[in-house]
Amino acid sequence: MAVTLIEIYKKLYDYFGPQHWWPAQTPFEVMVGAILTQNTNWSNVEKAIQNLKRKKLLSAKKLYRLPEKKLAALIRSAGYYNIKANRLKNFLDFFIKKYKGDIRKLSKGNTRVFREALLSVKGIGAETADSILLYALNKPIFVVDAYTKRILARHKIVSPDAGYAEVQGIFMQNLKKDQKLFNEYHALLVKLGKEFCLKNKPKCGLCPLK
DNA sequence: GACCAGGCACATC
DNA sequence: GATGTGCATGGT
Repeated sequence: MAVTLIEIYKKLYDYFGPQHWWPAQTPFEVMVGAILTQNTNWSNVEKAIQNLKRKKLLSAKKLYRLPEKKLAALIRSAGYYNIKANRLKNFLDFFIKKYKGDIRKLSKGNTRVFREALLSVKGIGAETADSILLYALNKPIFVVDAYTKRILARHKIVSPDAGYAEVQGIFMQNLKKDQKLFNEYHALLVKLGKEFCLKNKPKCGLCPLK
């Protein structure tokens, strides 16, 4: 790598400042948001979460008891609402039955083993699992998303068709395994992606990494 | 009206 | 193992 990952991080941090991720009040809210934001604009997710909060349903046990159809209607704004209601239910079933809906029980044990358990839940893939590990449970796991891949590919750090594990490995093998660093770095990449590294009309000329 | 957004599972080849 | 497709709302 001509430019090191930590140099990129410093440039992004100097330019954008701290991002204060994840935008949520509780770890449970992070986990719900992680599922709702799959391939979806965050502002649409916020509306869905506000609906749940307004109805005082944003807890594992309340959502677990809520019929899937009703849940789907409440999260409509987040898009893919039927599939996401089902994914939330799958996760809640896992969370309640294996961990009694207790966030403290989640944090215990081996992170790698718990990641595998999360991945076994239908509807939770690598990015969602890692978002939960990093942003809800404060584990030093790097989250890779579409922005991350696009930015690294544009800067020729990875091939455009690199897989999730490969991209994640580049970060985790070249940076100190620091939860706060991984938190801020991923959030900064999303910020950069939203503002400069656009899909069709990238503002590469204005990119703060240049 | 087209395009896109902080993915994932599943079908098909 | 790679590649394609359905899922869906709301902002630009």
